[in-house]
Amino acid sequence: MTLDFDPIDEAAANWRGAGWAAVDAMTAATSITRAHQILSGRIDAALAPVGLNFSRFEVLALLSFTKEGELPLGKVGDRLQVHPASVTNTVNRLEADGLVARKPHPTDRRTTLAVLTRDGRRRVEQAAVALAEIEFGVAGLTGDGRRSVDAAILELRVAASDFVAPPSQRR
Amino acid sequence: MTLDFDPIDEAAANWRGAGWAAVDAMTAATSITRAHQILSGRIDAALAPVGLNFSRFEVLALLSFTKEGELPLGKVGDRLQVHPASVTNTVNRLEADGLVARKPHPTDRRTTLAVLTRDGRRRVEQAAVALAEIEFGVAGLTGDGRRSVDAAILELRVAASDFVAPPSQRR
DNA sequence: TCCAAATACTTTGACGTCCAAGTATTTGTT
DNA sequence: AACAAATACTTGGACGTCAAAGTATTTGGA
Repeated sequence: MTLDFDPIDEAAANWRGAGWAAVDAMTAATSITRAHQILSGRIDAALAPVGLNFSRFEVLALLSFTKEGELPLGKVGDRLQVHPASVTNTVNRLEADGLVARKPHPTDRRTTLAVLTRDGRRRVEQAAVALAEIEFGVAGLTGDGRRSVDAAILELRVAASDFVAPPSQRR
Repeated sequence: MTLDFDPIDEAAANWRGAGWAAVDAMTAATSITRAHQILSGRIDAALAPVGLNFSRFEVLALLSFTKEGELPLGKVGDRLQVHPASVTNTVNRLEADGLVARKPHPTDRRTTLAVLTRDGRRRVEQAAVALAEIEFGVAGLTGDGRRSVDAAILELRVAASDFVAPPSQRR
């Protein structure tokens, strides 16, 4: 499974050989993609014993940060930057597991609230511990590495208008 | 759609507030995940007019780098680090579009070769141009940013045993 | 030589993501 | 007040990913 060469290096050499443009952009994009694969594999592996995956965890965590442990589904999608249909899907599964309940919004009947159940709250705490133990998959990245990734990607996100206001101080 | 605050900052503050550990690991992981979302959206958007998506493009590009324009399916999976079933699926679709053909291996009858067709070669050239035009989605990342992402992620990949031999010089 | 183990690929099934379309409800404008 | 437009969510369909199981073929020992 493990290769005896760096596939990204290899790809860069191939691109140059073919005379294709933007080689360094390609390596940056490929690096990020590969990093995502690695992290996502590690994170889901750490969450599996807890009975969650990352999307489900994200929803539970978000709810756990609110005063009442509840949020309209639309807000969940906005915060997590995922499609409404994905939220519906994820909440369906969390609901089937009894970790979240749907509740009508008190004043707007279009809106549905996702509410964290007691089980859900217990589960998300376990998951947070499990994720902290593996350092969110970024074990292997030093403090400097983490900071430079944060900074560089912030640059990318700002350029992509990922959000509007200037970011507050990042550490 | 666009938020008026940085969701990653927000998440970090929430984690600290909840007393959860490994906050900076969490932000690094979240940054990488979000960067991947952004890149993958931009890349697929750039490839759509060409009639490809990123996985299909990767397969075509890999084939185009070989002498004969052909490679066993297993090798494709190894190089691109994707599951054999995904290779089968992708090659099926490329084959349906006439961009690739399957051919039996000359000596090992277990093995199937994917062969780039003339259409496939033309298509991958168009795609490479389209991707170079959008700088693989990393427009917004300066040269420094790209280098620091590459370096940090290399660190991560090495720690993850993504490949064995020490990498050659990365630019 | 023979046969268990390894290898190569495909199939099936569980999930996740998005888009597009459909339903219900609320808003904003005339 | 009336109604078109916006908003909120769900549904159904297309694809992508992986895991596990199945088939075919080759390898490597006994």
